Amino acid sequence: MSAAFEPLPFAPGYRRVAGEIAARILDRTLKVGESLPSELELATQFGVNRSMIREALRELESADLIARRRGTKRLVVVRPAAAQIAGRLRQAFALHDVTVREVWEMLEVLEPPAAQAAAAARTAATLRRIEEAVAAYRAGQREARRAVDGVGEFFRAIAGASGNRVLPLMQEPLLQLLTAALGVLIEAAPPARERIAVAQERICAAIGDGNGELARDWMAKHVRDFRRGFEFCRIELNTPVPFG
Amino acid sequence: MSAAFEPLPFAPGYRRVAGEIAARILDRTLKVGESLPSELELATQFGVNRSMIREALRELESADLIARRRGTKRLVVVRPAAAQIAGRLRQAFALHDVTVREVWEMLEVLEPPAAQAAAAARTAATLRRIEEAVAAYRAGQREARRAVDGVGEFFRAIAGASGNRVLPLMQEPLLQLLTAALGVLIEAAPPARERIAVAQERICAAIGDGNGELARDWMAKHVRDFRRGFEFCRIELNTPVPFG
DNA sequence: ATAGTATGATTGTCGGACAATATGGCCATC
DNA sequence: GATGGCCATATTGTCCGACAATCATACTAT
Repeated sequence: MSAAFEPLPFAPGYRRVAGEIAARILDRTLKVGESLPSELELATQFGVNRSMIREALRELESADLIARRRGTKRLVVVRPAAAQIAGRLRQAFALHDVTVREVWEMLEVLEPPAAQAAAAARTAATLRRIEEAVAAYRAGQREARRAVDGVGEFFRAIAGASGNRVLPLMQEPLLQLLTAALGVLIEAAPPARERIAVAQERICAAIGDGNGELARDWMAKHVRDFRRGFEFCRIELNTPVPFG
Repeated sequence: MSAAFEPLPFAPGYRRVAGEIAARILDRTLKVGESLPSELELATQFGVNRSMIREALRELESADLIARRRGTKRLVVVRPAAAQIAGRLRQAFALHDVTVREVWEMLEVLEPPAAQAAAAARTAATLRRIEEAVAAYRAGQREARRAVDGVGEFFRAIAGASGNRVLPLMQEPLLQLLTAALGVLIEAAPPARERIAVAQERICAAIGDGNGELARDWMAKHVRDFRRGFEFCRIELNTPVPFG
């Protein structure tokens, strides 16, 4: 073992302050929904200048550990939701030049087990959400924009019904990244819309019956079908995903 | 449609500045590795005070879009790596009281297809990394700490070999979260160590042969085996994941 | 070529200041 | 009692100026 010296760990004040506050949030000393003390009070408590506190708060804000309620002044502790996490991941994917194909492959991996789990863990409420998503898709099918949103909501409803709270968090960035490609597909291939509707209905029915295998298989087919649609529309899957 | 008014979108200066810079990074005007202008220069360019620039920089730093090279002063543009993303996600999972079981279920979903993809997309370099990981695990098997690290590196090598750059990013937080539980398992059930070694070797061999189905099946068995280990050791899977 | 030194640039931290706005209490009106 | 107007105060957003510590660089001496 080479005994190369590690660089001395030193963090500037704003980082240490942010770390302290973050630790209090993570260990639940500061509960979600509570509001933080004012900047001035924090400054006196930590014995530092207000500027430093403000820099620390910006870090925490960007980490989605604190946020401002709309139109209010004080910062409150929040827990990062799927949408926020997704935004961060989307940025990372974009900077890594991840391609549409790679994102799609992940969905091919995630969605069938998600549907299966949803069939097993379904409740009246989650099932209704799925049914509503399916109905909403049918209703908005005509308009490309609404159709794309409907597809997203369908997948979200499935993930939400799976009973696994990690799944929605991991799925969300993928969905966000695909909306652009999906929009092109749905715009260019009208027959796809009907196929999507049918597949959604089958999956929904299978989940309603608690038939996990069937739901999984239909979902696998559904996702594969999307990919064929991409190829049919000559959507180049190897292009980097957009960062919009 | 109810026509409830949206709140007027207004962002304080530091947020707008951060947004501007982030946009420049995402559209590659500022390339990865480049260093940002000094705070003073940014302040004059944006026509605002240095304090505001600093707050914006803290946001970007926390978003892992910029970072300081170790021991240096200037901030450079970086692209968030798996480890950074993982930390953020770990925080989120912890705050959502995600359980070990949920994390483990996600690995059960992700890993078998990952192994299959690795068998299909393997290269000399990626295969070597897997082989080295397997060898390192065997070598360090005795010591619980090194064994846990070895398991993590094995999974990372697989994901890296899959040719899908999304996979490592999604897998990393799961691995980080499981190290605690894995440590307990490996400490408590010595025979598990040998089983892990054997499974790793089988999977590695299957990937080396380009046999995707075999790799997938062995990986599925491997992951399931972990879960049995958890149950055998009476590790309560429904406890929230730690936030270490 | 390497080590030391001087110089300038940049960051980390501080203090104070002020305008704009949210908060909360008080009062009048219905 | 609920509602809306009004005011004092607290808090945030933004600015300015300052200074020590540290990094980058050029220059010098060995």
